[in-house]
Amino acid sequence: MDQFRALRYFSKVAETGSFTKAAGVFGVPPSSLSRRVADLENSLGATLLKRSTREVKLTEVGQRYYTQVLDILNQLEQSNEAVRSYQAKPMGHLHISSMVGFGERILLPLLDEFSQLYPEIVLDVSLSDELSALSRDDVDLAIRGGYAPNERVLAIKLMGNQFIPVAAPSYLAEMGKPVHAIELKQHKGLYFRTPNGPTPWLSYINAQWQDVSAPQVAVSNNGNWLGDMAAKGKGILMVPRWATAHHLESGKLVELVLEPQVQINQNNDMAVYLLYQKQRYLVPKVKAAVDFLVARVKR
Amino acid sequence: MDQFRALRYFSKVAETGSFTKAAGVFGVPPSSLSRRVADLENSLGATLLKRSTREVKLTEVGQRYYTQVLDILNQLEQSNEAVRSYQAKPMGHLHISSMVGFGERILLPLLDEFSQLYPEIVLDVSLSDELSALSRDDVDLAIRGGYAPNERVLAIKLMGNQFIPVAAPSYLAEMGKPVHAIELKQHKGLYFRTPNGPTPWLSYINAQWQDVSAPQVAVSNNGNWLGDMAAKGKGILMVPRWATAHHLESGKLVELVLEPQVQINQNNDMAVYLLYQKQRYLVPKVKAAVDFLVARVKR
DNA sequence: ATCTTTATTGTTATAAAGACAATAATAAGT
DNA sequence: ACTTATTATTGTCTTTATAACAATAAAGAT
Repeated sequence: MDQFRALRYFSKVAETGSFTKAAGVFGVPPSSLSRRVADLENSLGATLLKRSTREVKLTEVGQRYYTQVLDILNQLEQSNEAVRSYQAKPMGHLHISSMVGFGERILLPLLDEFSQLYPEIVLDVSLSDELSALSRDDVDLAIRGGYAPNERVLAIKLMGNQFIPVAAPSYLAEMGKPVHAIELKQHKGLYFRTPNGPTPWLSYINAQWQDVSAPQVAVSNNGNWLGDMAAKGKGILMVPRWATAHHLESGKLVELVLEPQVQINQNNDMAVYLLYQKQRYLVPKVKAAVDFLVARVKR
Repeated sequence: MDQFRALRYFSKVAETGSFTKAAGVFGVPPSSLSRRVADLENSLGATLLKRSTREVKLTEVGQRYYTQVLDILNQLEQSNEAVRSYQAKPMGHLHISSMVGFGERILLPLLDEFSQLYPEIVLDVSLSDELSALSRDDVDLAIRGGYAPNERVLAIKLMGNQFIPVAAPSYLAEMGKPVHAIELKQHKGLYFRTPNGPTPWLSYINAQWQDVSAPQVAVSNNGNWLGDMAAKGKGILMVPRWATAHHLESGKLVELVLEPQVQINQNNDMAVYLLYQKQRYLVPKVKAAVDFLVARVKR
């Protein structure tokens, strides 16, 4: 017995609720489906479908088996598709989803070059800090601060995402340069608004975590604007190092060295991860993009 | 083409590294495998195996396809097995792994009854606070404080696992009854040792988390002993409500109402979860145990 | 260079699935 | 309550796919 054929028949019957309709989909007579499904039930020793002339419904086992079979068939189809497209040139639509800041600062400039390398790949980039579903075929590649959502997704660490405190020299001249974390409370603060609200500043003082946030001068989910505000001397900003490299180099902002360290999260091992579905690495466009990004960004 | 057969042939050839050996396993001539694998490669448009007369090796695509196919075939086999055993009576070995405290206090007493209900199920219970691998067929059911490790595992919340501070009336008479969390520092503390060390007492005071642990009188990973120590008036203990219900009822221990609340974890939504592999719910012994435990314990 | 092992190919035999018509069952409409 | 229309199943024949077996070709080992 061709079990996969039987499974495809069975699941289509379950989906359409009719042998006739399902048979139409496959272009074979209903009797074929009837026989194959019967074979399947026989080999499993259980009734999967409750049949009547008017409707076909799943039994309890059938229902559970159906959902599992569907998942298995999808996986197989994905694997097959990946192999089929393996030899092809990298081409087609490539949907990338990235965090806003990283996207603007790092990703988009790189993608110009990528586009020249692979002119047949049509890029489709969405920037958002909300975490989108990587499942299904929505997104080929995602760049996120967090880790892999499930075991079918592979996560490659692209770079650290440590937040450092920065301020403009003019600000420090006026307000004084803080040395101990607790002094921050007497300063002015610029804050990212994440989906979970503004991120507080934390410091591990006397064996416990304390909130050392300065009073809020501005809160935004726009990193560029906050960076500019900081450069204008409006306050102190906690920002990923990579997002402010240009301001540090130009001298418009300087890194504050505080004792003890200030963080925006109790665990400091934040990083930027490149996420993609394991199975899809064989797809040329995905492989090309993953390899390209890892080569250019990873360190 | 019978894809299922082709995949089994292919994976066996990949595994044994030989058409002849694989053919032996299936009891068919090697030519059959050769043809089926060739069909498969044809339908995928890619070469999966590098053949020579001496050895057969996987290509790069073949390697990836192989691991995926293996996984898919295993899943299918598990689903089939679950359906096959569906109608059978609940019987056979049932391996349950549970946290120590919950196991002793709640699970084992219940299992006596379960054993009478299903005399043909042989129970195999391991108590450990280390998290064991639920994957493969090691453990049928696990009871843990954490959440589901991956998406193929289903987690049912059995009960809350909120830790409350308790002490003996005699202790409170002698030492005084603390009202504010910060007063705990002047008391005596009994501590669980988890795999991550003793759990500190935390309280959210003045908009920040503070460690309000009392000096250690005793530390142990044995909840019963700690409970007895507390009942003897040796100190204050943070303990899950379910683990100390008998002491609270008998009046040997009383719950301390502190302002602000004291916890052993920053997020207070700890709970006890029943974990099992989704696919295996159809297996009668697993279904029987899950349904039984949910009916008896869940609230 | 020869030998041995092993995958492949050609051909025939066999088993499995499809096609099509006929039948049985059941819910809807009158 | 009876008829009708729909639908799954069963019987039979045809087609297709796979297995069997022998023969051939390729590649490493002696």
